[in-house]
Amino acid sequence: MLDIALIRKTPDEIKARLAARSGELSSQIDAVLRCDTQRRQAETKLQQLQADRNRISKEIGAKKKAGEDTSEIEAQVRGFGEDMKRLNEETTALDTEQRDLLLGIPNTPHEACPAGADAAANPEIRAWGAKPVFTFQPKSHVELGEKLGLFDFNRATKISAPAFTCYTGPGARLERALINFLLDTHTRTGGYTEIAPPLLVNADALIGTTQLPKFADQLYHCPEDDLYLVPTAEVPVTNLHREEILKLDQLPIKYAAYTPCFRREAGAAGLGTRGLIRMHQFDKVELVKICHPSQSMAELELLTADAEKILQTLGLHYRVIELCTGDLGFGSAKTYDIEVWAPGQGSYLEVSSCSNFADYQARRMALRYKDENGKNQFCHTLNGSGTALARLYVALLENHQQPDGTIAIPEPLRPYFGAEKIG
RNA sequence: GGAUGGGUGGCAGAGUGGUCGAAUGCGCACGCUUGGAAAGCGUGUUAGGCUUAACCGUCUACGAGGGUUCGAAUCCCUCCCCAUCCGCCA
Repeated sequence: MLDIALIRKTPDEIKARLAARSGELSSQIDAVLRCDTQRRQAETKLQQLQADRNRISKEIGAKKKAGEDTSEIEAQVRGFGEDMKRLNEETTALDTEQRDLLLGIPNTPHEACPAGADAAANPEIRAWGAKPVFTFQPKSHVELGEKLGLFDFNRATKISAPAFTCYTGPGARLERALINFLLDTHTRTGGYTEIAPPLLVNADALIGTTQLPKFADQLYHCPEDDLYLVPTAEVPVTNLHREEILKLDQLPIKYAAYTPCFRREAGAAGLGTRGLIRMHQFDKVELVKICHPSQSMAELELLTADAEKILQTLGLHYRVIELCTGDLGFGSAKTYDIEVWAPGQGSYLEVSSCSNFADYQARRMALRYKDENGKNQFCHTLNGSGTALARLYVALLENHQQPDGTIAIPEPLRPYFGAEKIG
């Protein structure tokens, strides 16, 4: 969340920066400011009363010890109780209200973020490789996969629900090979520490990484235990250090985690389309960084490069676009999306989204470090997919399909898959 | 799920109604000492809020919430978590 002290100090500047996002946010800033003023008034009154009570109570203790009569002075302070209780409730309520308001206000985009209204305004930053040229009409991954027995949508629906799939035989092995390839690459050459986190998390974790309270309808919830299925490893992994005060020499922290991801995708376009591109469950290897504020912009570039390296190694043409202010995610200050070419679709697929959240998430989860002067400061957090598996799988099948209907496995993946081709 | 014992500062661990944000030890930081280090000595070392340019001051927090009281780490209630044992189980 945003810093209330900063909002108080420079409300117009905050409003101006938020105005670049979609949606009307300046009235929310006004609301939080009103609440803040009331809260502080109530708090000051309460504290005055508490200070008086403490002073008198101390006096009573001293007098009793001296054997003096205290009944009169006790009667005097007895009346404090009711006022204090009322003011305490008022303060607590205003405090909660202020926090709720702050949780609903998105992050301010970074100054370097390109201005724009929506996805159409996202600039392309760079591209790697080129669209492959086929001597035949490239097939969709759905057709390729069903012919080769790589996955089974019908049976997955039978045992679960639409928009789930079941990988089978060599298809399951390919998925596993990709997971291992991604994790090995990031941990061996990227310097990331591997994490295998819980797949069910509590609400506090989801608040920390901004999935709650605003996006509850996208989450699978187990009400019996009040736990949620992870929509991304970002949630458990970033929250690993929630409410901690890290030492300077611990930074930067770099984690890589493989998890399945569960998303309800309520209202999402393309859910009804057969295929691996949008599903309720998919695998992903996520990269998470916790770093010093001065380093986060540089770390974002490195993070994006780490994700790109995967596509390069697999010989997949992609482009990097930067999200403009109007298309930026709720908590992000700056985001790069990586889109891989999928010839069977005739379009690019988003396989990675790399974001710098600055101190926005850290503030929500009280994630701090002790600076050079011994003062506690909020860390900066980042994350990026490295990469999403299902769409990478699509790209792999569609880009490396052969005229005879087989799939060539790229060289670096062969030790993991155990063969040179599928089919 | 059942039983028992516990949750206090970075860690260990005192404290069972008042001067306790909290003894002591360890750790850590700085200083003295030293050729240098160790030892020794000294000083400091939780977090959040309000107020402030800052210092100061003040409030809150001893797992969480509520209650009793002029006053709660300390007494009462509820909940959560941890440990061990039993049951169940990959």
